[in-house]
Amino acid sequence: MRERLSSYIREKIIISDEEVEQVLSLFKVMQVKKNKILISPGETCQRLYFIYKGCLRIFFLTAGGTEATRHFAFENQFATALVSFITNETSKEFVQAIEDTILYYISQKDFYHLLQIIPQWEKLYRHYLEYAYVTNTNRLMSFITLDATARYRQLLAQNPSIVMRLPNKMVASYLNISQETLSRLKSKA
Amino acid sequence: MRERLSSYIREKIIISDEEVEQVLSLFKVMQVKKNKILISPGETCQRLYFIYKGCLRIFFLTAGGTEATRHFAFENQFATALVSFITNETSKEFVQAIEDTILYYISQKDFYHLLQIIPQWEKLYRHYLEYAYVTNTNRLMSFITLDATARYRQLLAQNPSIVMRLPNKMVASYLNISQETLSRLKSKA
DNA sequence: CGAGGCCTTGACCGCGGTCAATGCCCGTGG
DNA sequence: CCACGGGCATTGACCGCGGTCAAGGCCTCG
Repeated sequence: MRERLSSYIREKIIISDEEVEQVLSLFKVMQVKKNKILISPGETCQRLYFIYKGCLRIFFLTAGGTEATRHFAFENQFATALVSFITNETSKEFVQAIEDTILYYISQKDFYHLLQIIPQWEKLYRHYLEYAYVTNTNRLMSFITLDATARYRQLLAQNPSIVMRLPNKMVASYLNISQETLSRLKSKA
Repeated sequence: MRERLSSYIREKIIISDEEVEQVLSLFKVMQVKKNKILISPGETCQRLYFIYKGCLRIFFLTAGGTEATRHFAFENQFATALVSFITNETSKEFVQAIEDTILYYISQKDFYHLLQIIPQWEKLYRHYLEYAYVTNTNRLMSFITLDATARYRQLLAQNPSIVMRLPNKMVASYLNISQETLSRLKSKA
């Protein structure tokens, strides 16, 4: 059952069996129903999640009250309200399970503890940050350079599972277009 | 002269005198004229820069040929085409000096060497990545939630030096609005 | 002094958002 | 099992933000 998490770790860094055990012992399992909100704005993000099964979504509310989705995370990925996790300030973002989901999680405190006692853990975190940065930057560039149609096509090409697996409403809020526009785009192409 | 760089490092991490010397020995100085391009698309980013005096700008070209500015960096900050530096793939971005600028730089090779021999260097890099991620995310959110007027006001409030110090053209390309729109915004408020 | 950028201002227009009506699917309870 | 209600998707009509194009003025630097 913890196979997934341990092999994820072993893929990224060189680590002894005892250290893996030490790491895994700090993770706990939890099971949440579809639509469950794990973190709300105003709270400080205290946990890092690893998705065993299901899907998490990081989103926030605009001034007008519409949801804007910043990230989707699926099986075998880490996810959290990363800005809050980094800054230790209250989150502006929600973290929500959008399917029935099974998660491992580690507290921020234990996570920072690992950074100190396992040097390689620092490296794993670095890789995660690098990945998050690159993803984020590509997304930023896509908003600047591409119109709604091109953004949709790009998502379809690079990440079809998002379009297939998730309801239109959420795909639209991820592309930062209205549900209506997405509907029109789909019917055309 | 190397004061600035060493005190920057000492602010972020705990490090011995010998180690600081070791780090500094890998940095070289260079002086570049206004408008000089340091990295162009197609090249792989081989260097990390530290700005002693002046200003760098990271930007790229849209399909239409207009410039889109992704980041400005001023005195006492690190800067590079970070995506390329991380992925080791060819850059999509330019790095340009937009004033007469004095820089320290370290090669990517030496930088990665430091990661291996000085554990605290990993931590410094981590902090840099965290900062870059948070900045980037805030920028992403501002594009999603704010219209042109609000983005301009926010920039003016949070980073007035960008608006004051740099030509309109570049401020506009940073806000992702046309020069004309920025001009109209300034004349109104 | 001239030329080339940069900034300003006006006229126009298109992408994509909002609002509204309708249809569809699905879960829930009588 | 069917009826109903609520959320999601579709389609049409309309409109506003901000982009583009163009002309004119100004400043800077060679």
